[in-house]
Amino acid sequence: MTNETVSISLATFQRMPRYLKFLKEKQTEGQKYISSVAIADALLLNAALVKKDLSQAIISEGKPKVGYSVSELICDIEEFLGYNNTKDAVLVGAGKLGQALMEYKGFESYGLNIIAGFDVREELIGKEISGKKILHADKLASMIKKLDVKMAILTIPQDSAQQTTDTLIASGIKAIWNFSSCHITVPDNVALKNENMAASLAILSSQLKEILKIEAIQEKTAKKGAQS
Amino acid sequence: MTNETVSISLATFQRMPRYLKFLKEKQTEGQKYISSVAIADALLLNAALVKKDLSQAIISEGKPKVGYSVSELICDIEEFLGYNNTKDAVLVGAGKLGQALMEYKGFESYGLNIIAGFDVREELIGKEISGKKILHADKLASMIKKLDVKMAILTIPQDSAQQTTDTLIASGIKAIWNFSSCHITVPDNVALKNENMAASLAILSSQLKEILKIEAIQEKTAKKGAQS
DNA sequence: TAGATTGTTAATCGATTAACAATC
DNA sequence: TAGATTGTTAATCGATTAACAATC
Repeated sequence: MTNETVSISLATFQRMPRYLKFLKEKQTEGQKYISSVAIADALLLNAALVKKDLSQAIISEGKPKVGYSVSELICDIEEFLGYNNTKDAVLVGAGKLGQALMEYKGFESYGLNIIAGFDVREELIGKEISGKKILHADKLASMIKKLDVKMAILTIPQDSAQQTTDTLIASGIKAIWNFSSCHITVPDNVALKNENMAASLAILSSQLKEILKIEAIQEKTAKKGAQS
Repeated sequence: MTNETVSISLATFQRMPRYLKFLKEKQTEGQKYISSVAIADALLLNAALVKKDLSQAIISEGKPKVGYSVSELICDIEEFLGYNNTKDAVLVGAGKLGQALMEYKGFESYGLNIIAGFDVREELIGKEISGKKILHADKLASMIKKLDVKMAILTIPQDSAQQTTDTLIASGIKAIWNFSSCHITVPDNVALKNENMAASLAILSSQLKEILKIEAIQEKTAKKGAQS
């Protein structure tokens, strides 16, 4: 009963923060109710998709003819995304990227609290970033156990990623957000999200290539047209 | 003819860097040929999927019974992903995240060359990160035009993202890699890739929640079992 | 009431997987 | 040759979209 499978698609999840952002804008504008069609139009989505997505996230129901209550939608989506229940996390690898994430204010509103950064580089130990200390990686395992931390952010630059991952999991970490360029593997009972920069860049590059190609063709055609 | 539509799925693109990484490992081990089955097994994918993906990226063909030439595959995938044809990019917003990307060595091998960072904060101007200067945002438009830069990396922290985007596009930028938390819109003839942290975190959080829930149930069941 | 909008069922579309003839 | 592996066609699966009865 309680053990229902979460078969909500990743695509649905990806859209939720966009709904949330748009709804908050509407709330600021003083709007009380909104229809799936209005949301779909604004975000360039299909209205049926919006209805289906929302039906998976919300407890409250929309009212026929009126639409959804903006404030209830916001509450439900924030609950759905776990923004209300703050999760502690450790950050492993406090280089530039790690420090950028440590000082990023936005995470608070997403329900993420980085409790400390960890590194092996002596010159970084003791440094404070936005009130968060950088500690020696030695203390990682004991800290995770003591504070019962379940999430780790991996911002180490190089190939020790898998080894570090294994250590983290052995200490009790159940979710890893991997910003390193290594593809790491984890057991089934650990959640993993890779920030795959190489893939992102590849997609963008290839789209750019295509755009430049089309423009070159158009230019050629335009020239031909002018000549004839 | 030349204007064939690129209908290669995003999913295929996302897998390409993984194939590449694996193939390079195999090359280092001295392996000359590899089958789709071997790749699929290693990366936990379906062999038919691997074959289909590769057929879209490669010029050379695999040999029945033998498999694909590792070195040819690597060449073709790198070409496909545009790693060989280096693209210049400007980076807008040289805070911690921006600096982290500026000093990230990996981009070179992905064919990305950040020529300079730009910011409005006086204390950052003139600073050098891995040999790349941070310049005043004033100079952005003229620099883009002068060097004919087509790609921009957006690492500005706050809400001027859309305005900055518009300026970039007006100067000739055709591809934007957006690390800001704002959802920006661009015309059809500009490529856009959002690094959506909020969405990533939401997915990870919800998976974690599910895992902890399952473990709680298992624990309860185990306790019951011990009692009876 | 008439009309807008919900929630949901059925149809469509696209991506993944299975099956298999071709081939070395 | 026999068997492994390719490239590709057909089947399956899942996500998106369209359609529509229910309802306020």
